[in-house]
Amino acid sequence: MQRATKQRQAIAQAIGQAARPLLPQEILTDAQAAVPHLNLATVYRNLNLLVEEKRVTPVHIPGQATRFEISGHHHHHFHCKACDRVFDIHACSNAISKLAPKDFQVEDHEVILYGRCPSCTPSSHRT
Amino acid sequence: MQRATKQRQAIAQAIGQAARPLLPQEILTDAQAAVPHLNLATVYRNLNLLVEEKRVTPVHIPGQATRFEISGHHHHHFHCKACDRVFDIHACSNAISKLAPKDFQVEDHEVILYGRCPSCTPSSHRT
DNA sequence: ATATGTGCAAAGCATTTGCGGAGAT
DNA sequence: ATCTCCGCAAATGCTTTGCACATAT
Repeated sequence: MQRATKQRQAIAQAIGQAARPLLPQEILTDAQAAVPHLNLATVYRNLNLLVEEKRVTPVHIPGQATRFEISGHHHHHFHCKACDRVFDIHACSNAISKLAPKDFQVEDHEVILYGRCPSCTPSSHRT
Repeated sequence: MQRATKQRQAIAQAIGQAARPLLPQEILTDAQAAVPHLNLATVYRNLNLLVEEKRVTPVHIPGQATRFEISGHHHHHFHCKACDRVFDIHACSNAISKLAPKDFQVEDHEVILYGRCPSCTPSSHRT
């Protein structure tokens, strides 16, 4: 059976309160506000549990450490090349799974968009 | 200036002759047919050079080591959950870059399809 | 000759694991 | 009391790096 430890709660809460996918390191820092001696290994262990339970979803960005976010409905991600943050994109085209030849059985897909997020866009209308 | 060493040639050739993205380890093994004492570090060094020159493209599959393939025109990838191999999908929908809200400047995108490749599909028509 | 490239071994990261002790039930 | 969980440190797997020697130009 699963126990309710304060570190587990702090970790879940840190992820839950974030508006975007967080790195284990970020989760550690956030959760340490509640549990100062919290260890990174504990963060990873709980992250793995949460992912198994499907309460949390890993977000993989090439060349970067894995981030984690609360599981929600199917969506994709945007990686800002300037500030290096990752944002959720709540949209999905059904054209995507149709890209493969018919002898490939597509069960799932992942899309990553790259570019500049609103805060990193040189405001062109400001001359 | 860049030199033409036999290890460099062997590495480039190994990638060029592959029909699919290869792992550094696979490249090492293949290239060792030509240069027996070839070292993994050398493979990585040359891979990085080739990627910088854009002659080779890294292919990232979540939770897996990075694979490499010859740069070609824009395409995507299919990861077979059964045999763990990665295949090129030479198709792309222009709907993809339109998924983000307009205040996000999309410059590039990446798509990974997951499922079963033709050789790993349980032939349903065989009852 | 000389600067670049290589092999080898060690260092770096992100992530996992073993272990003895702490805490939830 | 018991069994799960935690902290810590060591281990792992992929990738990079420092250094002394080799080699392409």
